[in-house]
Amino acid sequence: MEFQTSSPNLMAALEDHGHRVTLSRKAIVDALEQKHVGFTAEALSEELPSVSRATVYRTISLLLEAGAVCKLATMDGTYVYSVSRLGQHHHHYVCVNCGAVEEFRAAAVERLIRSIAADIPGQVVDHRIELFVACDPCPAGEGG
Amino acid sequence: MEFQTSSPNLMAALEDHGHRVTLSRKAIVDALEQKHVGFTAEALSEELPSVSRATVYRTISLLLEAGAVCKLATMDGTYVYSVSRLGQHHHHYVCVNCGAVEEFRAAAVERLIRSIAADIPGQVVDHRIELFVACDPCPAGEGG
DNA sequence: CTGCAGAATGATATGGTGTATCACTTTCAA
DNA sequence: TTGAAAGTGATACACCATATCATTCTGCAG
Repeated sequence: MEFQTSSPNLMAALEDHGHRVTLSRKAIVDALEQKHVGFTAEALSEELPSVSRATVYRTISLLLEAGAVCKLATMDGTYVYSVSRLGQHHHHYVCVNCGAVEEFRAAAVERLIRSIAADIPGQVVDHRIELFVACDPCPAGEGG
Repeated sequence: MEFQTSSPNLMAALEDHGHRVTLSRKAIVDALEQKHVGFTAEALSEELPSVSRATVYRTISLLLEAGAVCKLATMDGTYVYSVSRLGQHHHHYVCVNCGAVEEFRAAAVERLIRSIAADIPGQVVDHRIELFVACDPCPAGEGG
């Protein structure tokens, strides 16, 4: 099983996709590269008063397209993003107390999906697996 | 592996939870009991012009609390609901073309989750697995 | 059957996240 | 240095979902 590895270079990811370096983007990227917790666009926007809300949303979109962050749909109809450190195909586990989002990849998961796919009518084109955990120690306190 | 079984009695589920029988609720429940496809609150509302939008949302909430329907968060920030025919703990596969939502339950899934949980720091309290399929034959045409 | 307390409804207002618009500013290559 | 194109900010907008509240309905007690 693989977990998260090195820190990404988000600005480089944007440049690789033909986007310019700007002050706003630097501020956003700097904030994100230190984050080891899922974040919402609104929270990031509040954290960076010097950057307009629209730009925060736009930059997150660009990072998504570049594959540098992941987007998770939450049960309250909003999204949580997380900086992608594992790259490629992976899944997430989310702490229900502090909101930390971690990535993992496991061959056993992919084997199981293929096995289930064989039992399902039609063709399985994608899958999504999320684990909800109480991380320990948890910055939010509830776990340690 | 288990799939969906018998049709549920949604009105009875509501009554079991102490809710009254009303014309609006009958209309909603009648529409839902014939559905074998995921539905949105908005679509259901349009399908039932005689019932106010607020009541559609309220009734869906009650059905959720009663465990008679499932709620899935979609990547466009809205929800898709499906009538629960399998009951208890289960997962879903969703057709990316027609939106059909089917339930399944597989012991292998639960075993795998336990196995992964052992490798993850902290305690796994819940999980969510969704498969995205192209169902065949598909009412939307793309699959047959 | 009737009356009534409380549940349920409908119309509408409101909240909150995310997107679109557009005049102005910044970037960066020539 | 310069200018075309990309990016920004302020704000308006769209959308789903929920809250409000006066009115209506349900179903039980009597």
